[in-house]
Amino acid sequence: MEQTEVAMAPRSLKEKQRQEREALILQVAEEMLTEKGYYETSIDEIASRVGIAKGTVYLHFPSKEELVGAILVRDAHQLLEKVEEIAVSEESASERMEAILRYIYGKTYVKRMRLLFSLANERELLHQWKEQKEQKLTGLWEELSRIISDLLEQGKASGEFSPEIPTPVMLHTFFCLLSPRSYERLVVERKMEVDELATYLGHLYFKGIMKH
Amino acid sequence: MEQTEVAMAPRSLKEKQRQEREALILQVAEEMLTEKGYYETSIDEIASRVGIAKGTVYLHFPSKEELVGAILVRDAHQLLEKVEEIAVSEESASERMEAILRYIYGKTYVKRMRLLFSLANERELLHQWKEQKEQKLTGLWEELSRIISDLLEQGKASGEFSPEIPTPVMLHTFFCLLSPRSYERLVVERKMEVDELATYLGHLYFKGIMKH
Amino acid sequence: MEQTEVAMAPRSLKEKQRQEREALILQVAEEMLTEKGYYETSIDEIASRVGIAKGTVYLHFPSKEELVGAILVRDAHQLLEKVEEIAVSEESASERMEAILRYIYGKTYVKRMRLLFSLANERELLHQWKEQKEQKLTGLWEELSRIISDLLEQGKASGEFSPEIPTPVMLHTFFCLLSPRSYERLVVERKMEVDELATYLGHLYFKGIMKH
Amino acid sequence: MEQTEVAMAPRSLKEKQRQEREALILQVAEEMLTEKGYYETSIDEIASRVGIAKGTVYLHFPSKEELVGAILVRDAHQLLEKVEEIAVSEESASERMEAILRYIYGKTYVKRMRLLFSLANERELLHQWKEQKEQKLTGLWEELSRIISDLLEQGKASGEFSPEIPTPVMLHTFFCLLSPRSYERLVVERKMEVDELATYLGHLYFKGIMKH
DNA sequence: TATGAATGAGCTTTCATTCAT
DNA sequence: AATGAATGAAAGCTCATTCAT
Repeated sequence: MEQTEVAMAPRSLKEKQRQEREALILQVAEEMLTEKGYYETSIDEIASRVGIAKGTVYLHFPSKEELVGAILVRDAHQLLEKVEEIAVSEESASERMEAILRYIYGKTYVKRMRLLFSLANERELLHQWKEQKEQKLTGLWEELSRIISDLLEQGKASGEFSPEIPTPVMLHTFFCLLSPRSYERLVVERKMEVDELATYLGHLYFKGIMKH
Repeated sequence: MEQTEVAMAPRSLKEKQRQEREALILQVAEEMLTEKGYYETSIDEIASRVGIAKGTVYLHFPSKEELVGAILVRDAHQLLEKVEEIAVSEESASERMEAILRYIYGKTYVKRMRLLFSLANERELLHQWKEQKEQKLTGLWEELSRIISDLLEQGKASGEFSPEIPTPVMLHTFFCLLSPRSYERLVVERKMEVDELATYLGHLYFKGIMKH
Repeated sequence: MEQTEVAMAPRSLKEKQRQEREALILQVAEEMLTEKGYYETSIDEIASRVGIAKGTVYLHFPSKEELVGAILVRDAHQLLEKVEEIAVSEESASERMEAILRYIYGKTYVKRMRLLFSLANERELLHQWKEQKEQKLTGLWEELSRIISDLLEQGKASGEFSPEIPTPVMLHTFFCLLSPRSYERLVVERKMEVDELATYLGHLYFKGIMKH
Repeated sequence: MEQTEVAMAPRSLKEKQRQEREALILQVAEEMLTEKGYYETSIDEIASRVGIAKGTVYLHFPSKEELVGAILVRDAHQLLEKVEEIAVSEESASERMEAILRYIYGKTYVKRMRLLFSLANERELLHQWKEQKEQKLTGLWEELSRIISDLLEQGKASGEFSPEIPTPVMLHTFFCLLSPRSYERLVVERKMEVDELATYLGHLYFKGIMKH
């Protein structure tokens, strides 16, 4: 009975605390990864910033790789959810694409997205993960790609987008726009508003893929 | 006559061998960095792949950082040279931009370029280097940016490119197209020809930045 | 009552064990330094003689230099404490000097003192330490010198010691009897002529070994 | 014939150059050892300061240890020669002792002597050398000790020196005035009680610094 | 003979991971 | 469950020594 009741919910105060701490670990680790990258981020410092012992991190995640994997999966999930939501809306393909672009460049998630795009592409990590069991992440990426590809093809079908450019190239280019490296130069160094940036990128990209 | 010829050439057999070895170290290191990234590449393994002892690497490069720095500087130099050459040619701005794009996506250098764009943007490495003396690399990047910005503004002046999109955004987007991460998906996984890819990217980008 | 007792004592079993281990590391390191000197003593061997892993040493001391520094500071502290105690006693200056001499040559501490005098004078180590923060050690040495100088001058004032020999020379000679290299202090730092020094040392030594 | 002629002299120009270079190596090495100590002095830097290749050093000395040994033997030889010369002169024992003291503290050789006394007493080096074949150095030291001991006993016999202080203690104290670690000789090798030693040192030292 | 490139054992140090408490 | 001391593999780097030229 009691079991059933709380099936999805925390089983107890303890369990709730556990989940809160796990969330905190993920948040702190995410910040540090964003700041310093994978190899400069140590479990030790994550733990001490969270205010727990190093060993406790291992009660939540079996390894550093899994911890980072969990962050990426979580972020990819969040992204995918929003993208799916946008993808099924009533607007035109290009409007939906632009909404996705704006979401990713949105103030709240831009950092998170940058991490996602950054780490998710690190060859060495991906390599190890493929051989392990981190196919969840790969799966999420594939689904994301599929959704956006669908969107692009809907756009082609509706005559919005040019049929001459292969969908995978459009997809690649779209991801390129999101890729975070040179984002720094514009937003961080040149103090450009992310909003403004998203507008320009949209202009450029959509003019690029439009039929005429 | 002969003198002049020799002036630039290795002074002796020893020197020639030395340079060959150094080139080999650079090549192997470059491959490994491309394959596994900075932190997963150890001096020990570089040496053993080259077939020399660990210490020998240090006869050529005073530290791992300097070795990697040398690779990046070399690649950036090569890129910059070619880009400068293209930039002063007689063609239109968009033709010159496309030539640059094709050069970077050219069969011979695409891997090298990917490494360059990949490592040159790693936050932690750049950070350390900036505080040291690796401003050579930063300098090269800045020069590259300047040349391409000039090219873009020439294009704006000549009416080829849209004046509505800020030059830095165009620059950023251009670098995004070169950024290597998702290149894999198209060329490696989907077996698309790099040539073909370059053509499509060009279409997309130039249509994107064109005036109409 | 009990509280007061406990106040200074280790807070727990863990802490006690930690302190015991640290003491053991210090002891083993001290032995090895005495046996083989700074450069022939490796952290690896210290650890294996203590029966712990290399990394554990680094839980107690952040570097080899700091470990050795800690030993020297500890020994210098111990020496200074005892010397201060002797220096304020009621006896004559020469009795107090002799007590200090006897303490240093005492069975229990003679090895420790030798290490102290030996390492504390190694040019290369001192050099590095001075530029860092190991001024604690230098400070202890200066205080020791000051106390003994005071003692010597009290002896001069009371007519026990010859006023003809400069106090720094007496101090140097005293340290010489204990160990070797305080020559620096007179000739290098105080710009005393070696000639002059030789004269004073001659006075002292030959009066010392003369029949009357 | 020719052989006999040049038996002691350089065989040729080449041989002369060889000897000059060897002398230069010894000189440079001596300077560096004095400046920076054994472990901070590298063969590489010695060679480059001399202006020869590293390998060339090894044509003269089979190892770093042997090179340093050669310096010490040379210096000890020089010291011994002078001391023997002084020891057989016509003056009183105390005058001869003082002459020796003055020689060692003489402007020309004080640095050299310090090195001699310093390195010759480094435990780790001596240890290795004893087990090897560097008994030449040990032999020289023993002879030096013998000569000075003779001198001291002559002084005792002539009534100049106190018969109450054992000759080895006088010797040790004399060496102490020059440098540091001959303590070993009395306590470790001769099994003198440290207590006893302290008493004698006290006698000597305090008589030395006393007013009358 | 003289060279100096090459070697590789050995060092200090870091940090993900384990496990007794 | 939570801890954090302990571990030890692995890294970057140095330098005495060797040896082909």
